[in-house]
Amino acid sequence: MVTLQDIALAVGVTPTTVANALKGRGNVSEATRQRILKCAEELRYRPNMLARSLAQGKTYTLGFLLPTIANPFYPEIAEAVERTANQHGYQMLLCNTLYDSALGQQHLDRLISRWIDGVIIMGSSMDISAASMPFQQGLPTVLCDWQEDEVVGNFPQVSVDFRTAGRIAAQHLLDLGHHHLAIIVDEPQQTLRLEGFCSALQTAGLPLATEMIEQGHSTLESGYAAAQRLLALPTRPTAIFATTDWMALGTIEATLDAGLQVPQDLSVIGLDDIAISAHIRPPLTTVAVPKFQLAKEATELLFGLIDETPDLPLSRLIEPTLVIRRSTTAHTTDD
Amino acid sequence: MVTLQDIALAVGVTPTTVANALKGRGNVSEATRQRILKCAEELRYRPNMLARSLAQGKTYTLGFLLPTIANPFYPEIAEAVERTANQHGYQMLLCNTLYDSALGQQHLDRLISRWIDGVIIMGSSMDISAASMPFQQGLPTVLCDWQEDEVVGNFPQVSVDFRTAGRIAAQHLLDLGHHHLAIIVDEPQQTLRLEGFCSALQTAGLPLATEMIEQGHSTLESGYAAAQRLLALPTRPTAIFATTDWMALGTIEATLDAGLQVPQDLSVIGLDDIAISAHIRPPLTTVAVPKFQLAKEATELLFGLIDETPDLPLSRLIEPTLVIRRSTTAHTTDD
DNA sequence: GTGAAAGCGCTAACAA
DNA sequence: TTGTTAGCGCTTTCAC
Repeated sequence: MVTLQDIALAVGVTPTTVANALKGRGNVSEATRQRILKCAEELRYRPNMLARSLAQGKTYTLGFLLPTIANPFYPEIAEAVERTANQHGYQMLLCNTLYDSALGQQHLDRLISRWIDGVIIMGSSMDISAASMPFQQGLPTVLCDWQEDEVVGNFPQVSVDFRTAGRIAAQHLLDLGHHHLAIIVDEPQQTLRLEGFCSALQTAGLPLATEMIEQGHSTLESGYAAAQRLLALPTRPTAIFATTDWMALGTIEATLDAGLQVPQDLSVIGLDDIAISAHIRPPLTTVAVPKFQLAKEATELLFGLIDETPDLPLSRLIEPTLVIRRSTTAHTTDD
Repeated sequence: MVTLQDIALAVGVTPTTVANALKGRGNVSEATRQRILKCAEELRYRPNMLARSLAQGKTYTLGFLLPTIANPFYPEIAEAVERTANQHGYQMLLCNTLYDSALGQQHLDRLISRWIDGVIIMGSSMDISAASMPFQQGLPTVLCDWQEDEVVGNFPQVSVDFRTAGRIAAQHLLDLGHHHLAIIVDEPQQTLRLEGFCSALQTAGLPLATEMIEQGHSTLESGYAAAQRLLALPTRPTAIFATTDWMALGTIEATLDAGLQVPQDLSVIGLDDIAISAHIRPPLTTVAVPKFQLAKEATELLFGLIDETPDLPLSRLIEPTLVIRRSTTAHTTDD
């Protein structure tokens, strides 16, 4: 590796001058600057970021923690974060916690050892106490896509109004005339969605029975299994709200495998609006989370913290929207 | 940040001794070791990786370049790579090139400036000349999922036998009695798949007509559009090979939107076996790429290079396998 | 067993 | 305009 020294020696000046020349700082004569630039070019000089970071205390690196990039909710977000980071001259360390707080802790420890400039932690990656550690260490930290009231301290965060999301889902199904509703939810991480859903039903005078609440685990397969259980009920629901699209896809598959039609025999509504949802049969009705906005605002907030921008609003809540496709329909038959 | 110095001062020894104690090197008395460990604990000492890396010339970091993590082929691979890296004490910088060689170059430059220990570059991320740069710089580099004969030098690589994959797809359709075949392919990156497909048809005495070759661009939408063009042909094909599952999903969607049935009116076969493919209607028949194996072997090869393991086989070719689901069926009608 | 000293490659403050 | 100096926090070698 060629260093500033090497260039300095070759050109016959000191490392400082070389540094100044390369950085374009004013105080170098045009003549020597040219000689230096030429020499750096020829020797294929590459600044050593490690040394620079050590000297400056800045690494131009950020960490991004999520449960698993294999869950199709995350890739678009990760790409957007990385792209934005890149535009700021940053690169991104990607960390899958695999829903394991201890692994998440380990990742955070390593990230801090690396002196990263900031970190974004997605909800479900780890529990809040683990996630609050970097914050306490003074590391710029943004929580993204957490349940807004799970975050007790006023940690910087960008989240989705999941209570409203649950309410929107319920209201859509109610508007379609459904009375027998069920929900597949990954508790306790998604309690807010459940709450919103229940409260809307309550208001409509149709409180949700306990057996109509099934537990999922963020995978398509768990959605499939939960749906099977719901469909086997004596009085089966006419509509199911799966609190993630990924589970909703499993729900649809289970329904079709049971010889039923979606939406004729069962309406299904998801939450997220992942890419594939628009392209399956039937296209999935869902409560869309603006993923790009989520990523953008989280990254901007993080850079705001890193740059110590004054008067930064530390908490942002993003509103979900209903996307009606063809997996839900009006309930018509006897009831 | 608390440093070795701080602990040394607190305990009343020198930084060297502290370092030795923490590293468990033999030459520290049990008494002082305990004092040091206790103190480090209390002061919440965290080693500064930057300083260590600068001193050792090793960063415990690797780079992973891919076109875009938003393409559902990559997340599982990325997760497997990161997980393996993690087990070796490494973390992973994720870089989306967005199919742009210049952006890929920039990423590589930055990675090299960071003194990363190694890099894995996925096919389609950038052109081979850009990808060969880190290799020439002496950086341990593994190409993953490239067209095997695109890689002229003997760069370390782990790839899929795409020619065979194309052949398998053709043979499956031929075995089902199809005579009117078409292919949707993203050239020139996927030429090998096309070649394999064509050669099998040639052998069967059914050479592929030019109009039966449609260009896609790695997106579901491009598969949709390409399929539309094929279905509008005077004699439309009875079976389509889409060279990625993602495009195959678009193909199925276009077919259904055209009022046709899959597989009754059109058989569709993909390549990749992404997670969703098993769960759509109809479940997609595809030539499966062992993604986990791909990731594992690429990462192992990379660590082999980093550790300078002797007698390392530098090139590995992975065989794809046929997964028959329900998007293909025998061709029965008049022909 | 413990310590002193030099060095990794760069930046930053100050001097000439 | 250029150079000197010190220092970022750690590792490593060698001396005590």
